Formats: sequence, C-alpha cells, structure tokens
Amino acid sequence: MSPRYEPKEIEPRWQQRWAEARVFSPQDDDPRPKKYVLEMFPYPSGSGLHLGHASNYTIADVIARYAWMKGFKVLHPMGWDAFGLPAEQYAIEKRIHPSQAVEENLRNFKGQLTLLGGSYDWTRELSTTDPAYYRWTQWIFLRLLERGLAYQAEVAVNWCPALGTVLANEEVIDGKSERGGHPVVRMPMRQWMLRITAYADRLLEGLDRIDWPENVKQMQREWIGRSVGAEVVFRVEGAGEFKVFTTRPDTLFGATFCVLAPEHPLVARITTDAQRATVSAYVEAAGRKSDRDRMADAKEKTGAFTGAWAVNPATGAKVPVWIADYVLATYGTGAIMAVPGHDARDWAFARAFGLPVVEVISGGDVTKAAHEGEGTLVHSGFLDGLPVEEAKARMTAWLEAKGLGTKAVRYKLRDWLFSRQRFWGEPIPVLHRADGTTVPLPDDALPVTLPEVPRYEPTGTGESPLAGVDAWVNTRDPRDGAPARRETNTMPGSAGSSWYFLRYIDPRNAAAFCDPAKERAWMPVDLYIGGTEHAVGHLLYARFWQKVLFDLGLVSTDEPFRRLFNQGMVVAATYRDAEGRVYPREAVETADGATRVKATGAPVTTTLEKMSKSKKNGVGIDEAVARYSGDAVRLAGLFLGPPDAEKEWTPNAIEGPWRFLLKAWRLLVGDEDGPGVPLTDAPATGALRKAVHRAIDGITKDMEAIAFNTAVSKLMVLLSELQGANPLPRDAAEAFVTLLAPFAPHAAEEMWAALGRAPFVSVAPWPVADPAALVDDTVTLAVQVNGKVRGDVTVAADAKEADVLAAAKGVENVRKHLEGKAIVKEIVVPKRLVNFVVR
RNA sequence: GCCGAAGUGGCGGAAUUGGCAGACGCGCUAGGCUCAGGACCUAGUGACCCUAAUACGGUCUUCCGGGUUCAAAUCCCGGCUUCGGCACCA
Repeated sequence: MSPRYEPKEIEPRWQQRWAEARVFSPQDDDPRPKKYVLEMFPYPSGSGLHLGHASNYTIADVIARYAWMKGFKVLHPMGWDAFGLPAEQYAIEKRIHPSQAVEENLRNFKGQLTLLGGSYDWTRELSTTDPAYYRWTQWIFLRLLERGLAYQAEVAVNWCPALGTVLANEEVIDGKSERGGHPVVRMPMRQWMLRITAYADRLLEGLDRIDWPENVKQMQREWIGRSVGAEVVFRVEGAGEFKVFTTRPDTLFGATFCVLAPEHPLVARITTDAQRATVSAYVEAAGRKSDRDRMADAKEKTGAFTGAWAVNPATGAKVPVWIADYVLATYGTGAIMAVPGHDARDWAFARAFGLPVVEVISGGDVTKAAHEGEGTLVHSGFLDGLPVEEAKARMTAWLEAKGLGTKAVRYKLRDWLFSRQRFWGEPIPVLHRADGTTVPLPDDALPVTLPEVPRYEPTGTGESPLAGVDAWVNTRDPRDGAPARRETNTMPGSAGSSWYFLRYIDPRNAAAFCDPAKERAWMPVDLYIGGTEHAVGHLLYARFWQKVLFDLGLVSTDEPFRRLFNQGMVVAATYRDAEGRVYPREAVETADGATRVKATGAPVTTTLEKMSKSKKNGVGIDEAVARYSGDAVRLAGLFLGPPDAEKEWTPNAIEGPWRFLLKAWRLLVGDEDGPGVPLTDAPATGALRKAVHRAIDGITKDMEAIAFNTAVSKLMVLLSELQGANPLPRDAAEAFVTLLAPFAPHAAEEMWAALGRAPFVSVAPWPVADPAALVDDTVTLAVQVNGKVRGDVTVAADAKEADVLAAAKGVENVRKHLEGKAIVKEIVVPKRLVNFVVR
C-alpha cells in the first residue's frame, strides 16, 4: 500500500466498512443513553447537492459523530421529502413520471451524501412518496378527521393559473408564486382545511418549554399573532347590528366612525339607496383586486360611505358606517370601530375623507398624528383620568355588564389549507358517495395509492389530474359496496414532513406508524438542524401534528424538537449582466476594479447570494470531492465560519483545510518518500503534553458550543505542535487522530490504522483533558502604563501581587515610562496584565 | 413603516464576555526545491512615523460621533450601513 494520501481509494473503503459493520446503526437494546440528532431531510431536486448543502449536512454529521464518541447511542437517520411541486415540475419538463424522477434524484442525492462520509443509519432510510410510508400519513389524516380537525370549506384560495394549483399563503410572495414567480389570484374553491387554529394557544405555550433560537420563537409568536381585546356591538339604525373586534376598548369614546370590510355580509343590507351605486362599485373593484394590488395600494386609503349610521355604545352618538379594503374580511369580525385619534390607519382614513377626530388619551397632538402611546383618558366619561391599561379593563367590564360586548381573543394564524389540485401528493383517503355524503375510508383500506397514469399535467380547471382517471376515481365504499368517487385532491408537501421524525424510530413497522415503546425510548429529537426558511411553515405544522398525536395518546411528548439549531446558508459570488443573465465564475474576469464577461467584455455586477444551480454560483459536491476529497470538503465547509452564520464560499476556501489534511497525513502515515514520523511509546511531556491537553479542552468546549470553525483551527494549531516532535509520542498522535475523527473521518480512520489501532476511531472514546496539564507554572503578563502596553513580564503562576508589581516595574521600557511620574494606582489582573496609572 | 441580528487587516474570520485586537486560514512577498511551471517546504505580512535596518521605539486602528472606566471590539447614548422577518391583523 502506498503511504500517499489517496482519498479516492480510502474514502469509499471506509464508507463501505462503516456500512458493513453497522457502526452507526443504534440498537434498541443498547443500554447507553440515547441522542436523536436530526437534520431537516432534503427535497431531492434534479440539480443535485452543492457545497452549501455539504456544509449544512457536515454540521449535523459532526454533532452525531461526536455524540457517538461521547458514549451515546445515536439516531442519525436520513430520508427524502419527495412529494410536491418541484418533483412534479421537473418530471413534466423531462417528460418522465414523477416517481421515476424521484428515484433518479434520490439515487443521485444519496450518492452525493455518501461521498461526504455521513454517519447515517441508512437502514432507516425513508421516502415520503413510498406507499408504505404515506399509508401512515393518510392514517394520521383520518385521526385528524375523526377529531374534527380536518374539514372541507369553500374558501378564497391563492389560485395560480400557470402552475394549475392552489398555493398556501407562505408559498405566495408579493402576489407571485414562490416557485417560478407566476401570478396568483384569489378565487373561491372547495378545499380541505386543518384546524390548526384550535391549537393556537398550545402552540404558543409550548414555545416557552423548548430550547430554540429566540428569533424563530418570535417568528412563530408573530405568525400566530394572539391579540387580546374585546368584541363590541354596534347597532345600526333600522338594520340590526354588527360586532367589531378591538384591542383598544379603552378608546371607545373616541370611535367616530365604523368601517366594514367590503365583503362583510351586512354591507348590502345597510347601504342606503342614495349610496348603493357608489358602494356596489367599490365592492366590485375591491373584489377584483388581488392581494398584490391591495398591498401596492396600502399607502392610500380608499373607501365608500354606506349611508348607514351606527350607535357608539359608549357615547350614544351616531357614527357613519363606511366600507374600505383596509379592513380585512378574514380577521376579527371583518369590521372595526375607527378611532382616528389613536390609530394611524384610522387617522389616515379620517384625514382622506374629512371625518372627525377626537382625542381620548392625552399625551399627543391628534391634529397632527394619531397618538398610539400611553397617556391618560380624557373626554371619556367614566374612564377619565385612568391610565390605558386600567381603562381597557374598566371598559370591557362595563360592556359585559351592559351586554354590549365581551372580552375576546383573536389570532392572525389561519387554518391550514391542506389540499392541492395536483397529482404528486398523498391522496386524501376520503370517498364522496353517490348519496352525497363524504366519508373517510377505513384504516384497512390504506394506503390509497396513486394510479399509474399517462398524463399527470395539471388540468388547469382547478381539478387534480386524478379526476380524469376514471378507473381510479370511480370505486365503491368498502363498507357497503355503495358507489363512490374518490377524493381527487392530494395533500400538500408539508404533510409527509410533519411526522417523519417518528417514522425513523421504527421505519418498517407495518402495524403502526411507530411502536410506542420505541417512540418513548427515542423521542423527543434532541437536536434538530435546519435553516430558518422553515421557521413558520414546517416547524409549526410538525408541532401541531405532534400535539394532536399526543392528545390521542399515540406519542409521549407534545413537543417534537427539544433543541433547534439554525445553520446559516452558504452564499457565493453571483455575476449578473445588465440583462440579468448570470455567469459562472469561470466566465468572468476582474481587471482594473471592474468585473466583465470574458467572452464579450460586458460588465457584470457581483452580489453574494445563496448557492443554487439557477444562479450558476454553486459548486457540485461530486466535483469538489473529485478534485480534493470528501474530508477536505467537510473541513472547508466547517472552517468557512460559524455554523449559524451566513458564510461565503470562495474557490480557494478549500485550500487551507486541504493542506492541513496533507500535512497531517504526511506526518502520521507518510508520502512517496517514505513513512511518517517515528513514534515512541514514551508519553508526551512538557510543552507537547500541554498542547495536546489544551487542544482537547478547547475542542471539547467548541463541540458543546457548536463552534466548529474554531475547533478546526485548534486542530491546525495542534498539528503544528506535533510537527515539532521527533520521535512523536504515540499518545499525542492518537489524541490528535481522535479529535480529528468527527471532522475528517476517512483520513482519521486510515491514520488510526497506521498507528496500529483497531477500527473504528469513529466510535472511539472522546479524549478527556487532564486539568493538571492545563495549568502553567509561569505566566506572561502585559504591563501597561496608563492603559498602554509598554512591555511584558513572565512570573510564576502563583506569584504574589507584590512580586508581580516589582517585576513589572523592573521591565526596562516600563521603567522609562514610569520615570519622573507619580504612580497613583496599581492594578493587577492575575494571569492577564498589570496597569500602572501615573501622573 | 415596525421588529430582530450584524458591521473587526487585501479577504474569510478569532478574541476566556470589560483585561496584550487581529488566533487559524486564504492571498501576497522573499528564500528553498525544480530544466521550468505547479505542488511542496521555511520565513515575513494591520496602517503610519522614526531608522542604514525587517533592530530599538513611537502614534493610530474593531462602521461614525459622544460617554462610563485604571482599562471598551465588548457596556451606555445618538447616528449610518447591510442582512433577515412582518407588513393595513384593528
């Protein structure tokens, strides 16, 4: 065997040995404590994995490997989130079946992940598109249906004509589809919904019990958007009444008009004949506007007077009732009381239409702007003189006593739109019987599998392509044989990903989605790793399903992810010309401070953007591994910067880590000129021993803190210490290889073998630093005069303060700066510095 | 507009949470090796001043301006910039 570093030969060999020996497959009867380390499973797209993914997966892998070495049995599985739009789009483009597209992409992804030497338990691999898996997605749906948490409704949905489907709110950005940027319009349609709003309070409360980044918790809190206030009844003269929701019941005396959403059911009834034409025109115009247009018009207030007057229950005064599209039909009661003195939106509306503004809270100037802050109630009858908070409580109590209103809580969170008019998703396991009833299929009829169809492009009519497959659609109710049609909507991509972490625990169970004993043994996930882009989508849905399963007694914990870690994305230079065309790095050159396209000389702008194929700024994993090695790619991704920060990839980011690997290899294994440095069994002493233990101590702390960039740097420092020793003490060499193992596992295994140790260093015990080796006998302190460093002094670590001061004063350059001055203060910071304050 | 995070050499980034700013790496410079180039090895490398000197020494420097302190990248006040999230939610 050549002692040269030949990654192409050694890396596949170790990958195979790990798999054969099932090194990373935890056994249920293993008595060691468990650690469940999970990264958000990938969506296997056609473009494959680039170095941005590599960096993310390496972070999780290092954590999992470290846990093994710390003596845990570790569950670190991998699978595929393969249903949904992108796979279907890709298949349509390539004119192949989605299942075939998924299979190809999945094989490609797995191959690329393997190149990096991830410590995955591949025996637990799963795909959301596997009928054996989605059978249980459908099963959970039936439980939701039984509990009344799944229902059908005619709702205004985001219909995207280009994609031929309905999209969730978070899939729509600025009135365009998140994928593809196609226009989206509002349109009523029959849809399946999940009643996530029923869990709003519990989803909020649970956040206080989990170790997640504060910004993600905050995003979820804002998304749920809990508001406490009151519902107040306004009577309309001669036409019944309507309710408004307000968080500021204290300002009721200042409500000088009311505004209904254009879609409010009362609008037609209360509008006077004189106003009917104006109102109808406004309602119609508002209905035509997409959300996008409404947003674009947000700055200008528009509206129309209905001609109706309502009674302010506090003042008894008649107030005009308007309609305006700044009031949303879908929030609160779809109607508001307008308090222009203390609400900026109402103020703007009042100003636009010349409506009266009344001050009811002192402290501002309501003729210039709405005063939304604190103050004392004025012009408010029995509330006068009270502070805001007290006035809210007093007014709410008064309304309740008079039967004019109640305390109320409202949420921004909407129910989860759970159906898609597409082929590539889990069929919703429901039948529409000929007698007009809609019934769930019995559990033993699951899974409802997708048919093989020649055509699966969207129909564009709002119906799923499944609707056209007569043989599949027309069926019989298995209970009584009555004719029925299958539900043709499918589930959204976020269905299968809402519970997959449970399936990894018991992936082949045909009798249950997961064995309860195994579930208790492994849940919750100890560390969940993924990007912030899922902060309010996936992470909220998964928490919701988990709580439902918990309520059904099917799982042991109501929060699935104990700790969440957000890894930062990897960005790279993107080159764009004036027309917006992108160019790969090789196609541009920089000269005289300007970057131009090599071929045409056209100037390009350079921006840092997330790596992706479409921006031509990514580097494929295969490519990088072929040129360097899997270990080098791992090290480079980690060394780039802090795992939770955005990191910039440049072509030579890999050079340093690569050279480090070569140096370590040459030292411990050798090169074409011969074997590595001779070893000695005599233990390391002196400075070398200190260096080893300092590295163990520092790297261990970095591992716990997930600070891998500095851990790699400490490995580099330790290596250069080792390079100074000949012969090299075996214990020092072994410590280095053990510390290296989570980061560069293939090379570490090979070095471990070269040191004569039996495999596998990947699961060898993590070394422990000897505290005695960390203390120094002497310390060097900086000596400052008036805060400026003038020299340094080396003293015994346990030197007395007086001796330290004496020694510091003896330093020549310090003496020069002290000469002729009076010392007014002497500061000694043990082991750090001495500071003389002089005058 | 509101909320949150961050601004440190030519570049990516360190800094025990108030104690020698710039670890480690890239790049660059010089030397070695080589027919040569690459690779590799060794050394140097924040800016400015003093200097024959890369010695000795000095001044400045963590986005900008103030402040607290013996001491500030770190704490406080004001401002600027960048990046995320929300965006008529009453």
